[in-house]
Parts: sequence; C-alpha cells; structure tokens
Amino acid sequence: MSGRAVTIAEVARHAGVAVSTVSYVLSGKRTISADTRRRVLDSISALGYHPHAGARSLASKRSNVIALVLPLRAGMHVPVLMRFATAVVTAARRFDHDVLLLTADEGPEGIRRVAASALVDALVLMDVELHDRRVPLLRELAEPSVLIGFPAEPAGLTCVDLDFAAAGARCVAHLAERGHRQVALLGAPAVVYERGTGFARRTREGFTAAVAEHGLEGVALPCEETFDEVHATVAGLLAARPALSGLVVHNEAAVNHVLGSLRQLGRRVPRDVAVVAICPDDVAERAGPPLTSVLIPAEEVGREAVRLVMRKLEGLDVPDATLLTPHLAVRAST
Amino acid sequence: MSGRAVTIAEVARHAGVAVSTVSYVLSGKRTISADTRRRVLDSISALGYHPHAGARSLASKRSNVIALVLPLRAGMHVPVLMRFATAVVTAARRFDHDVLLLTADEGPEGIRRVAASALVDALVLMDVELHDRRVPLLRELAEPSVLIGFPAEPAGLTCVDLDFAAAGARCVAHLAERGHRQVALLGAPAVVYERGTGFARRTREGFTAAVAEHGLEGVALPCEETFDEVHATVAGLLAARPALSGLVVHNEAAVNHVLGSLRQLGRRVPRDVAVVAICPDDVAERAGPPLTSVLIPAEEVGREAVRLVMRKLEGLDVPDATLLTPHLAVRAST
DNA sequence: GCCGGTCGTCGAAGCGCTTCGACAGTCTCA
DNA sequence: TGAGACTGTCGAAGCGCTTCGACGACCGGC
Repeated sequence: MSGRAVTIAEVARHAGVAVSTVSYVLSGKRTISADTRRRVLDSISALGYHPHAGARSLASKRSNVIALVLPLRAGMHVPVLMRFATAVVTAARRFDHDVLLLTADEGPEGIRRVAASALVDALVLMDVELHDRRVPLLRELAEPSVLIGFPAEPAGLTCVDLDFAAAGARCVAHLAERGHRQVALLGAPAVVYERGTGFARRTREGFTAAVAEHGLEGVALPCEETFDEVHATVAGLLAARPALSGLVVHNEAAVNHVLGSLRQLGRRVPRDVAVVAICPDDVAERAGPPLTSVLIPAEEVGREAVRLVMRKLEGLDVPDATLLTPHLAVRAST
Repeated sequence: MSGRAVTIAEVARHAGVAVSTVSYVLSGKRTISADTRRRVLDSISALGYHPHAGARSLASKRSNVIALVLPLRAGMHVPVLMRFATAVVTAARRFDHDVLLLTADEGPEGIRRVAASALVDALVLMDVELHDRRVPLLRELAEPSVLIGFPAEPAGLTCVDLDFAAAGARCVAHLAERGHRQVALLGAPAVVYERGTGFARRTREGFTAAVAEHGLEGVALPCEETFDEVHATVAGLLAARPALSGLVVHNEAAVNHVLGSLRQLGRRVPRDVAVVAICPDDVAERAGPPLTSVLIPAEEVGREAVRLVMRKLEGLDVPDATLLTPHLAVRAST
C-alpha cells in the first residue's frame, strides 16, 4: 500500500482505456458505456487508486476543500464550537469536500492566504461578531463564504444562525405559560455584550420584547462565570426581587453554578424558581435537576452552512439570512 | 484582488528573471544574489502573489498540510479537544503547514484517502484509545504520524501525552502532604474504563500506586456525569468512609457536580474535604471554590505533537514515547 | 594567463490530472 | 439510403510549480 502512488495512467493501462476515459468515469462529465465504466472501476479498486489532490486541483481549479475559520475569541462556549466543527466536517464530506481548519491567530491574512493559494474553494466562518475584522475581506474575495452568526452589516453576505431572539422569546413564553410573572435573564459575561457579540444581544432583545408582550416584569443581567460571581449575582437578584420565580440562563459555563447557588440559597427548582437554559442538550440533561432548555442546534447550523456554501460554489442563489427555529425541550426544571 | 490569480510566471516577468529564479527565492534551495532576491520579493508583494497550493504539491510532492484526526468517540471532554485542535493549528502554522480536520465518522478509510491522495503529508491523531481501529493502518502508511494518547501496542508509533500516571500520583502526594490519610479518586464514567481509554486507566494506576506508596487508604471509583448520579456516588462514598478527607476528581463534566454535592451534604471544601482536580485551568478557576488542580496541558501536547511530526517529515529520529510532566496548581480547595 | 571551482541564473522537463476537440461507429428519420 | 445527430472513446494541450542540468561570469592559485 505504500511505495509510489498509483496514477491515473496506470489505471488506464490496466483497464485498457485512455487516461481521459478514466477521468470521465470518475467525474461523470461524459457518458461512458456501462461495460467500460465497470472495467475502469474494477481496475481502480484492484490497484487501490486515489487521485492526486494537488494534480486535480491544478487541472480543475477546484481543491474540494473548504476552510473552517475559528472565531476571533472564544466568545461562544467551547464545546459548542467543537460541535459546529464536527458538523461542518461531516456535512462537507457528504459533498465530497474536506475541511481545512484555520485559527483566528492569523487573522484576515490567513484567510487571504488560503483563498489566494487555491488551497480552499470556499469558507465557513464560525461565531462571527458584530464588528468582525474578517468580514470586509470576505466581500472582496472571489471564493464564496458563509458566516455562522451575524455581523452588524450583513449586506452581501450569507449568514446562518439560530434565531436567538426567538429563543429568548420562547423561554419567556414558556415561563409565562407556567404562570410566572417576574422573570430574569442571566446572560453572557459583560465583556461579551460590550464587544458586541450578536447572539448575546439578540437573545436579550428577544427576552425583553417577549417580557413586554406577555405583560411580565423582567430584568436582563450579564453573568460572569466563576461560582462566586454567579452566586453573588443570583443572590443579589433574589434579594432585589423576592417575587422572582422564573430564570432564563444563557451561559453554558454558568448554568451549573446558577443551580448550585439556588440550592445554597434554599430555593428549590422548579418549586421556588423555574429555570430555562439556552445551552447544548447534554449540559441540560446532566444538570441537577435536568433543565428545560432551548438547545443550540450546532449540527443543524453546521450542516446548513455547508449546504449553502456548496450551493454558492455551484453558482446557485442562496438567501442572505437563514435563521433556524429554536426548539424547547421541557425537563424537570420548570 | 479577485479575478484570475497571479502566477509565478507573471512575477518572473515583472521582476525580469526566470521562473525558476523566483522559485529559488521562495524556497531558498539555491543561492540567489541579494539584489535579485530583493527585486523578486518586491514583485511578489507588488503583484500580491500567492503560490498555487495544488501546483506546488504536484511538483514538490509535499502538500504542506497535516491531518488532524478527531477521536472515535468524545471520550475526552470536548473543550480539551478544542484546545488540542487550536494548539495543533497554531503550531503547524509555525512550520508553514496547514491543518485538515478529519472526523472519525469516516474511520480508517478517511485516513487512507487523505494520505493516498497526497492531500496531507502527515497525520496527528487525537485522543487515541487502547484498542484503536485506526492504529494498524498508521503502521503501513508511508506518511509519518503522531498519536496523542497511547494505544495498547505502541511499538513503532510515536505517541505524546500528559503523564497521567504521574498526574494521579501527584494529586495523592499533595493530599498526603496536607495530612490526609483516607482519599478517593472519582474518575471517568464506567464506560470509559470499559472501552480501555488509556488516560483514565493510567490516572487510576498512578493514584493506586501512590496511595500504597504513601501508606494511605484509598479507593478509586468511576463517576457518571449527571448531577444526581454524582450526588449518589459522593453521598455513598462519604457514608461508607466517614474519615475520608481527600478527593481527586478526574472528570471535567462532573467537577462542578462534585462540589455541589459536597455543599449539599454539608461538607465544606477544603475544611472537611480537600479536592484536587485533573482538568483544564479555566474549569478549576471558575469552580466554587477554585480548585487545586493538575491541568491538562493541551497547548503543550499539541505543540509537541506537531514538533515531532515535523521532525519525522524531515526524516529525523524522534522518541517513541513523550510523556509531559504534570504541574500542580494550588488553589483554595486544599 | 590558464584551469578548476564556485556563484547566480536560466531553460526545459516533468508532476498527475481535467478538458477540449476530433473522430469512428450507430442510430434515426426523411 | 444517405444526411444528420448522437455515443463513446481517444489524444493532446495545458494547469502552475519544482528541480535538474547547463552555462556564462568571476574568483583565486600556480
């Protein structure tokens, strides 16, 4: 299996056809008789032939690789990123593409490099921020791209994301249905709002709008991620609003600390305080008690991003914005 | 910046030299006069030239890409994987290489594919298990590879990992120094031990050996990851061993639940029970109270893996096994 | 003053693939 | 029955780069 690699010429000789015929069998770009096709395919598997990626990309101007660009900062919680990543890889493979992983360390220059060197055909950017340095570059690039998340100025770009506003609103609606009148949102750390991360803000907007719509009383607070800070926030919140009975938590790292704080403060979940989280399913399931939650559909988002970028590669039209509908899973915490 | 890409021929014409001269300026494989070099470099940046990756890989038989293969299952906790991944990417860029991300979905066949198609020059496998289906393939591959983690039969392979046995022992030694006589290890979920994941077992072995060496009493238990199960385990443990005063936790997902259970059971940390964790630093820092911990040095492991694989690419000798020394950070929990 | 040895540069031969145009052979239908 | 349209296959021309051998120009040593 080692040694020098098998080339298309050897396959052609083995099958008794021309090199171009082998190529057409593989690409399906011209009709080939069933008989010839079979002989070629047999030779391919007999010899263990794998086309040389570089040669292919040189001749066809397609590398069959897409770039997956990691976020500038780990604003979104890390496990979620990993899911996006595996979802993107899996989806890309279905389209016969591989995935090149790019960190943000290199910044826009790295994106330009892989695009200009034809290493990749297209790009998927994860966890885009409102004012993302990489976004202007994407506009001038010939290669198609899809963003996961929304920048402030999405005109001319293709963006996919969970509809966080709807997610925030969905949580409020659920609490309202359950009869809660006074609710609060514990969100991302303050610094995340300050640097304008879209999903944090959009959740808060959805929350606030829904609170008004349902005629509830509500407050939205940022939430740090150490136990002591979470505890202080929760304690302060409950002291200031004794009647508060519904909590929306949109912060994966803090979810368990919130529950711990409530226990320590003697509030039972869900009897005294109902809790809805926006977080991955496994975090919600492992919590004590298991949390009613809106999951972050990483797989779905990743798949959709790849689907869109593939359509763009084929020159097809795609919608500028794709918002995925949030789904609420009811568990023991409400 | 878009439109047809700049080729080496255009750079050569612009600089008034031969194509080969430009190539030699770029690769440094032949001496070039300072004057010519400058002219060529000026032309390169004036035209914004980026060598075509496919053409380069075809001509040079080097793609300058390494594959990063994700684990078969998410045995190790996910954020740690993400760190490995970014560390590998960052380190690879220092060697002028990019990183192709491969999931385990494809299994060994995916590895063979990217190797045989010359898409990648070398491979780094993350989180290798004791009996890993992908390992036999690596032995017959011409491309060099490095494993993060150890399979049962590591002969002929290059492996890197944190020295988990030493990490387990280090935790025990720390508790012994603090005067604890009865200690316990809460490890990975049972299923992880059953499928023979190396790092979980090695930590347990190190723990057990150190317990004997220090003349302590100790027990090692697997530990599930939902709050209720963790709580049951912790409660059972404390009931069975009232004198237990030191706890080693090697399970990221359960760490916060362990602390929550102790709180709920009225045990103060560290006064009643001291806790040492083996987990990433940020998890330890965010816990309540912040945990004394042995961190999993993902960055270091990733960097080392890349360094080794690059040496192998150059045909240099590398050690079969690289074990990184664990470091203990003392915080409030002991 | 000539010879052997660098040094710096060039031209050309591939690397393995895709794709275009060409062309026999078949089929269809007036 | 012959013109025209397909079908299935081939040969050859690149794609953009690296690398090998060649070759002036210049050097120092005798």
